[in-house]
Amino acid sequence: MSATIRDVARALGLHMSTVSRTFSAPHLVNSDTRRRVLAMAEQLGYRPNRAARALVTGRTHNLGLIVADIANPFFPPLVKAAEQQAMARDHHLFVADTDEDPLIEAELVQALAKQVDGILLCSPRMSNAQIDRLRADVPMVTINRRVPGLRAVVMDEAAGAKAAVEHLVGLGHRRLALLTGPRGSWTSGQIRRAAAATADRNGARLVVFGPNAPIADSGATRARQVCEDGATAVLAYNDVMAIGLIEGLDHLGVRVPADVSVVGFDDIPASRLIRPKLTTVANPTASAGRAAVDLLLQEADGALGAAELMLPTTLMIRDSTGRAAPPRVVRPTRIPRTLTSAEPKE
Amino acid sequence: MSATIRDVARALGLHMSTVSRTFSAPHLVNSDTRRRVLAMAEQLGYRPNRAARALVTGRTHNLGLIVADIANPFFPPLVKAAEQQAMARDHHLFVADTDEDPLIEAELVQALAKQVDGILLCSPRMSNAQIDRLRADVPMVTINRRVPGLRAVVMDEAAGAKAAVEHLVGLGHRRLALLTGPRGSWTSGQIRRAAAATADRNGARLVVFGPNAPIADSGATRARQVCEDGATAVLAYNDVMAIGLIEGLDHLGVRVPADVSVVGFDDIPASRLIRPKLTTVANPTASAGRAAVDLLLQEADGALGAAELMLPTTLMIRDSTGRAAPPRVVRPTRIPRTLTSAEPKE
DNA sequence: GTGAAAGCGCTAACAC
DNA sequence: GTGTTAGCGCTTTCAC
Repeated sequence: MSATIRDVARALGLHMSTVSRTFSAPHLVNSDTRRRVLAMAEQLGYRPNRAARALVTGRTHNLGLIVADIANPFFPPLVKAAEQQAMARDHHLFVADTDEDPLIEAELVQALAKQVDGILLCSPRMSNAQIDRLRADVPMVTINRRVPGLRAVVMDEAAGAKAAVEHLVGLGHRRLALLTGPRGSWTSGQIRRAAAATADRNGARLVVFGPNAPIADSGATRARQVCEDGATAVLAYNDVMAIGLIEGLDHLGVRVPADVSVVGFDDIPASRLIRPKLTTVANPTASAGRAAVDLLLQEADGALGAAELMLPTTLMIRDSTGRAAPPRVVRPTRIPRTLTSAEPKE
Repeated sequence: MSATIRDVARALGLHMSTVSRTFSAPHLVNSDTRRRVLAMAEQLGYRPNRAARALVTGRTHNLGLIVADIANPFFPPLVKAAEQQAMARDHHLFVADTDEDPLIEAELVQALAKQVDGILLCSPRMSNAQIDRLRADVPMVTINRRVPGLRAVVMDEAAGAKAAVEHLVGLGHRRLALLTGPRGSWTSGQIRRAAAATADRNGARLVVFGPNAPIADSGATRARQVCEDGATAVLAYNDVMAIGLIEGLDHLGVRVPADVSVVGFDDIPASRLIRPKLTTVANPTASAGRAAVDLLLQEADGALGAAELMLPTTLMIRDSTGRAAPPRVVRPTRIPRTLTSAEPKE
């Protein structure tokens, strides 16, 4: 096994506690002693065992990050930013993936609780009550969700939805469709409410399709329904679904944006790759990841500070939105396979 | 603070060790006692503290996963699969990102060494010597890299490169270009050697441009050089670069595949989104992630088993490759901005 | 089948 | 400024 504090102490004829202090409170140790300890530690390859330290200090210097699906392109930039911020603040990060399952989510929080100083809940699918029960076990901060009593980092997707609907109405659209996100998504509710209110205020009608798994197939699957409904513009819960929708519409021979306009959320890199380039609400995910780590550390320290951080979103107008066409009836040329079908109401 | 083994024991008038055994060696405990302990643990919300357990058993039930860049779309499916496999085998996963920096990589290994049972090194950029030095600190398994003495999961990108070059030669291409990956990438070397050998064997010439940061801008930046060189087909180290290259060529007014054919590696989702759809060598990254966890746990257990797993790759022929056009001179219409420029040799 | 005791690597009073 | 001591939560001999 590798060297311990005791090995270093013995090699120097010092007591363990002096060596310990050299690492945990260097100013309390004679500068010459300190130098010798450091040198010997270096030579022996000694590194403090954080887990052992945690046992007595109560601080693990680890954080947990729980996301719904790492493979969803929305998350990697957030995970990366959180990891780097944690690192910069001398903490390591456990990353876990729930596959959109609230049960796994709750289990994960409990499993990690003892080995971390706090947990970042990213777009959690649990109920408020469940989250509230877990609060006793470990400090938590949510991202993309507001839970009473918890600090949170949220992105102003409501403002994004409002801007998107106004953009669409300005282009003459009067019948809009919204593809919502998965059951339990707080963001989806925010978008829905804001979109509905804005449509209402502008004399447009908003038809809601959902819940949907936040994957491309959901978009593809909904393409036909949206057309049959007669909507001339569609808001999708995220870019991945929006891209799936554009492909689904393409299969049906429906042109974007000539026949139907499409707006997504997130501004993932792929949204600039698809043709037409996707009009979308950009989310500052990296900033959110960094800010959430700061908030969590604050929480873990029992320090004061902001209870909530609201980050602005930006509507990126690109090529998937255009002037409204007169309503038309669609004759499907090819019906896309349904890989995932969700219940048709939320 | 939350309940400990001692609380449970006291509440039941038992000794700590009996409670301990209930969780770590249940068969050694009277089935009735066991039931009472479990019930009381449930009631008190007791959960074993893994860090404390690790201190005595030497097994943390944690693993580390170190990747070059989580935001690179190659990695998320691998991270996800590794995380789920680790979970399934009752281990948690630290995930860290090195930003392609070998120094950070080495530092990370040392920092995590004490809190994990092993580390997965994913496409490491360190030298063999550095990795070898770290072996003493913690069990490691590499992915996408062969290091003497370490177990590894590698994907047969050499076979992929060979298939790609043969495909290109079959289409009449005789002057090929290769955009290599970053310095320190083992995979890049494998691709290069296989591509060069295959070109050679087929009377074609392979010109090498590199090293390149594995990002889209590298591809965009190389577009002009590749054209000026006169190559009619290009192999890019990964899909992200290939996509950047296609966009760069587009800016130059060079048509893909009419003027220049492009092949990538990885088969990321975006490769099917870009037009023309990208011909690429698909890598089984999810399988690699799962297999690597198994190998690492084997290594940590000191168990026997495969020293190396070679996973097959598949050439996906799509729309970015076509028959060779006669060489032509390019008059740049617009020179793409250089965001990242790397040294022109490896 | 259960209890007693020692100790994993480290820190945190408290002496001196 | 350094040594002494106790103990964080747990497992693991060894008795009985």
